[in-house]
Amino acid sequence: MTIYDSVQKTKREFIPQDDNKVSLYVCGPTVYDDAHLGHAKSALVFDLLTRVLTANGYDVTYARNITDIDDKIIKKALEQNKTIKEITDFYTDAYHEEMSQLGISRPNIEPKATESLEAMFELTKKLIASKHAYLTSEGDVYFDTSSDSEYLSLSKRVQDEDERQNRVESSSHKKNPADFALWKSVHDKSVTFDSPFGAGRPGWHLECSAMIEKHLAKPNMKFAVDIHGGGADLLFPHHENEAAQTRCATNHNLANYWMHNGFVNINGEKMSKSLGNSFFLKDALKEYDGEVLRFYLLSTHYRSNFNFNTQDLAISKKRLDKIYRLKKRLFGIQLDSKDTDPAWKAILLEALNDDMNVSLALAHIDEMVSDANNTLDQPGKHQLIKKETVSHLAYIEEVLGFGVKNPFEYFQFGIDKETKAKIDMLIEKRNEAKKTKDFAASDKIRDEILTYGVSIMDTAQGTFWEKV
RNA sequence: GGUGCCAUCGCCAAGUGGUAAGGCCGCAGCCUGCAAAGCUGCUAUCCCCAGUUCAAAUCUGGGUGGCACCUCCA
Repeated sequence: MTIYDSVQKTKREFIPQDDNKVSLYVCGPTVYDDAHLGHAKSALVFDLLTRVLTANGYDVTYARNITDIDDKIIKKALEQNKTIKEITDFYTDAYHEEMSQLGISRPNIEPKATESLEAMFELTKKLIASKHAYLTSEGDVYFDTSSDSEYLSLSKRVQDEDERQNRVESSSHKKNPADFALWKSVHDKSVTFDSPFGAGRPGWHLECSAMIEKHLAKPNMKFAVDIHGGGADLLFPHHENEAAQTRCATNHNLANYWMHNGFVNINGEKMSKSLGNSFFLKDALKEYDGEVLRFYLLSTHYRSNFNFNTQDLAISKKRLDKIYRLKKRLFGIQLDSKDTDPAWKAILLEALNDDMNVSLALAHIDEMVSDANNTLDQPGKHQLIKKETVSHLAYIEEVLGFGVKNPFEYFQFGIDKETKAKIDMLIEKRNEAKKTKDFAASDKIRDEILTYGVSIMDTAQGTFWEKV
């Protein structure tokens, strides 16, 4: 497969360092607030990546961190008079729950910053010993960017003079304006951690490098991981700094391939905490099945900017509905074997192996669905076609995670039991009216059913209803 | 100001040198008591200008218009 490497800025054939074993590290959330659509996008992109890699026969080890030490967490804990752990546990659980509703599998490893302090100390000690980091009179430890001749090689930035001036003033204890903190000394006892460098807390960039060394890096490899991913905003300074730390503290570079997903915008504007226009996942999940959100957020190429709007979301729902209707049509068909039709597998993987071209894969899926429906509309039993189609749908579930639910339950999203009973009762009444050809009455009942936000469809198998 | 990305049908969106995928909407049909669902058919020459080439949406240069990063951020 080919992957677009956002550092080399070109598509590259993907070749793991160690046979068929792939190591993937992705920057996860800082757990101090509810996850928004951007978090979902990133988690989805790399969930898909692991699925596609696995479909290609790779043995993937996927790590995604949980940042549970951070100034914003501390601030929230103080505000709400709670412990840091209470805050981080709450938002970590919420994150997991919401991501699982999007059909996102848990990574193999989810290291937490609080559980990785030793690894951070190790890395910092190495950097101090090799003169790549220094301790200030105030007790902070900074990475010395001037000691790394390859600094800025990742983001290909040029140090700007104005920027230098500005930063020097704001932080006079730094040797260079671009230097960043590995350890911040803090003297508030309630929120500090002990370290060989004194009480305080780690700098944000440090944890990823440390976790990668601890969990993924293998000796004598040129790169600590095969693939490092995250949101596009992390390239600088976060990933630049991670790469510098690892490069200077170890004998390998951080990653062979870098992947950055594009942003989710709202009304053409970046969704951002400072702009206050975040769209929280938990709110979206009240209105839409998680799989609809999965479909929608994955329907545009992962590197493109994504402009969220409810009209397009509704269109994605329609598209996913079609997959589920076909699944409903084939409900109960058993497969003789789990083997996937190689031709179908090839069609789908060819698209996904090209830097995860989901749009193209979806076009193939739409065609497959139309063809199957067309065949099933013709007279005949179509046993072979039915089984083949069920097998195709199963492969879509496996690789893309679309259509994994019971189709009948999918179409009842958000309808409570009482309403279901009412609808069923009305449908029965309507069918009785239809039997006597009292169409005026049956149409009137249908209008009443429609007021529950559902549509109904008469088929040879009976009358079904769906949430609109 | 520095760096980078993008511009394809009314809307969403693939395609990165060989003559425009797919979806939504719309129109015309089939099916249906009527619908819904499903199916069939129809609908673009790729922001502008210049250049390279037998051939360009795809490459080059210049415009115009969006957006992102440079500060916490997925």
